[in-house]
Amino acid sequence: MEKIKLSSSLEDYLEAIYNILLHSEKVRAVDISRELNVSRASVTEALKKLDELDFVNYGRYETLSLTESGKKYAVEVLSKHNHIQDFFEKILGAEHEEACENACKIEHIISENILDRLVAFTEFTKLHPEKYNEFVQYYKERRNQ
Amino acid sequence: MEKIKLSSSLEDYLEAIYNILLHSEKVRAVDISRELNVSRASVTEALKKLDELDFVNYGRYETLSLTESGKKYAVEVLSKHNHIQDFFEKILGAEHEEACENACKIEHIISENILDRLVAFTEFTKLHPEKYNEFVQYYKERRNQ
DNA sequence: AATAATTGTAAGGTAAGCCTAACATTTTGT
DNA sequence: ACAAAATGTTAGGCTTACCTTACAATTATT
Repeated sequence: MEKIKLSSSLEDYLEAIYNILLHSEKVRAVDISRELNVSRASVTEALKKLDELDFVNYGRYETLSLTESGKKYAVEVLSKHNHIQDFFEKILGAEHEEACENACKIEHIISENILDRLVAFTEFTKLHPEKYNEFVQYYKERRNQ
Repeated sequence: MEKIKLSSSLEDYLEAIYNILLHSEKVRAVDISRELNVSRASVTEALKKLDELDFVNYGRYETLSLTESGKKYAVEVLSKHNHIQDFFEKILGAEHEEACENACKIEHIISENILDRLVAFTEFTKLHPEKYNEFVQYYKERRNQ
């Protein structure tokens, strides 16, 4: 089974749905529209697409939910987001808001491999604040596990 | 005078023109179309827009050139690209190709401030490979100059 | 110089992603 | 229960950025 790559826009919708479900029972189109600053009409349109791709269970005026693959996809995007934001905030020292905004865009386009290296670098940096240049070796060994 | 922010796409066109002019006398639409993997028709369309915005001097069947602001804009984008690529390649140890591809996308969306911090971090890391955590202080001082 | 090949442009089409306005449905308040 | 408010949907439009096809202009070849 091919791994589908969604557009940045649809990834944002999935992510928003997941986030809303973290602190609510239900997701309403209007919640998503507020989260993403788009019209309710745009939300309906996006939900139809996500439903066709089997990432959400959607029906007119019905309760919306994520499918298993929708949940999985959302978690992946969110994980990317958090890793990128963490690097910007904790390593580069950027403000929370700015780190978040940048991560929101980069999460959709960064490659798996570079993200993996970035994560490893952040981890290592946190573990060994005094010397970072053992990182290269660390990364090599980490890859060979 | 407001600083115009071009779309990612138009930034790509400007960048391509600049790059071609680095090793050619003239830029042809077909060169741009090859560099960006788009049709010649799309190039014509983009050139009309860039001409209207006064980033290129363009006229039907005439020699194309960058205006001063076009050149300035292209240099800025290219500089962003190089900084990001440098971090991915030299610090994270990614392959040249992958570093370049990722930089090509991120250059259009990263914020000035985070890029500045990334650049400083890369510089510092190169200067002090043994201890990186003086970076925070370094960055502060660097900002106050 | 005439023809062939290349390059540039115009016209018309497509898809994604957004919008507003109007209408349908559901929920809320009295 | 019923009117008012909120929410969801549809229809129609817009913009960006692509495309293909056909034609125009330029450049290269013989």
